[in-house]
Amino acid sequence: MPQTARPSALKPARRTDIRRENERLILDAAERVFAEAGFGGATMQLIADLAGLPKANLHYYFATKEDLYRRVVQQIFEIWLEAATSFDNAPDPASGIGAYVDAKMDISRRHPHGSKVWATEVMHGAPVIQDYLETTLRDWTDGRIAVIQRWIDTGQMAPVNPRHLLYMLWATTQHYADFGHQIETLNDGQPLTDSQWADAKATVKTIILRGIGVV
Amino acid sequence: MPQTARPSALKPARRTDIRRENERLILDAAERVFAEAGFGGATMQLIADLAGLPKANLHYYFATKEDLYRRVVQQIFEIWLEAATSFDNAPDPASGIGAYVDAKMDISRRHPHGSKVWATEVMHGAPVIQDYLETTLRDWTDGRIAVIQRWIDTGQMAPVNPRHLLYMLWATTQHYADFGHQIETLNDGQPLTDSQWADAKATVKTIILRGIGVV
DNA sequence: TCATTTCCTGACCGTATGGTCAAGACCAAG
DNA sequence: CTTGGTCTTGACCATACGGTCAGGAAATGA
Repeated sequence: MPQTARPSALKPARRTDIRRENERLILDAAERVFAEAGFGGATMQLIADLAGLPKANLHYYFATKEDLYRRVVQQIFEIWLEAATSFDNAPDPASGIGAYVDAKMDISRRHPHGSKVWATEVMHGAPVIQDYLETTLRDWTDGRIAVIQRWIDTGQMAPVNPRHLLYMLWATTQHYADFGHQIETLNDGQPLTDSQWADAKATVKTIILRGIGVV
Repeated sequence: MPQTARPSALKPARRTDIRRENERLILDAAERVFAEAGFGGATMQLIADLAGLPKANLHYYFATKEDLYRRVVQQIFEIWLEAATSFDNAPDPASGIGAYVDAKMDISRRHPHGSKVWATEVMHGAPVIQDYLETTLRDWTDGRIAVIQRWIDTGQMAPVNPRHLLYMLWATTQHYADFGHQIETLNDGQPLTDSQWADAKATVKTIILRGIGVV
């Protein structure tokens, strides 16, 4: 677990690289620990152990536990924002929403920890990222609602409340990350296989797309 | 906040009632605090303050913080199991699933704290209720999957993976509790009104029911 | 080689927290 | 009134945790 050697191997690691590397090491460990224990349950010592660094070293790169936590949350939010592009420039709801579901399901599979940290943060009243909700997220949401409304107005999909459709998309896709443990338990304790993931994706897409009257 | 007086008012409170009353007081406060701060972030002192009792008194009724937490989680699980009855004896998917969505949306509105505690517990790997997942929840799930499969086999609804349909139902309904803060923020900081809740319910039901080919 | 900056880390500190305890208040029944 | 059980609570304790710091090791550049 300690992994004392820096995992760079070849190059002697330029000065700046050391910083970047260690920050990454710490952020990855922190994401995992925050996801599994919550902010209050996470300890700097545990994060340090998982990162293979002494605790004091964490405080060299991140002043406080809260700073570290904030960075982790921001990270996830940015990943999700990227998936947003699936939505844009889509010629029709079937491809736009379909691609968005695909993208978010993929993120749920590849970044389950991040999703959990975000979920916990929001459940606790978003003490750290309230401003993100009120600015970036709100703007993003308003924009997508406008897109969906246009699709409805031009008769490309059934008239449903765009806002609640968005919430459904978030809920269903993130569920596979946030409740991954429950899903795994109900899958005989085994993680979903590739084909099971494909099945999940297909089912979600089918129901949603048929639900809004495309396909 | 302290609320020193016992809120019983009239009767002199029989011996047993005192116990039941205080346990309720503590459980309600605990549910709220655990939901807002997580297990690690919650403090017995805060719960005590919210319940209007001295901290030592909490330990008279509940031996440890973990005991108290366990009781809170069990409580929610039982409420959800009750909603399960909406599913049973339903003549067709439209009424069965429709009623289930209604029931779970109502629970999300009336017990948002409980839902959050459950969600956090599962996200942290269900350290406390793993056995519930493996027994009661699994049995319940298998039963409903069988019901849905029967509906599919008899041509009453479109063929979709019943398991993932269930996950969608859980995800979409619980989202309104677990991410209530985010939803409220995107609603100009205001809680959803009655009609907004009705709209949410209707949208979810419409999309799901049309998505599975009924209605 | 030397000077300067960056990085590393064991030892330490103050505080907050879960939990304990003993002494007493309250209450019902005999 | 007395007795025995239930309930209440302030004071206390041990521990664990976030954070600090001083001194040293590496790395870089001149």
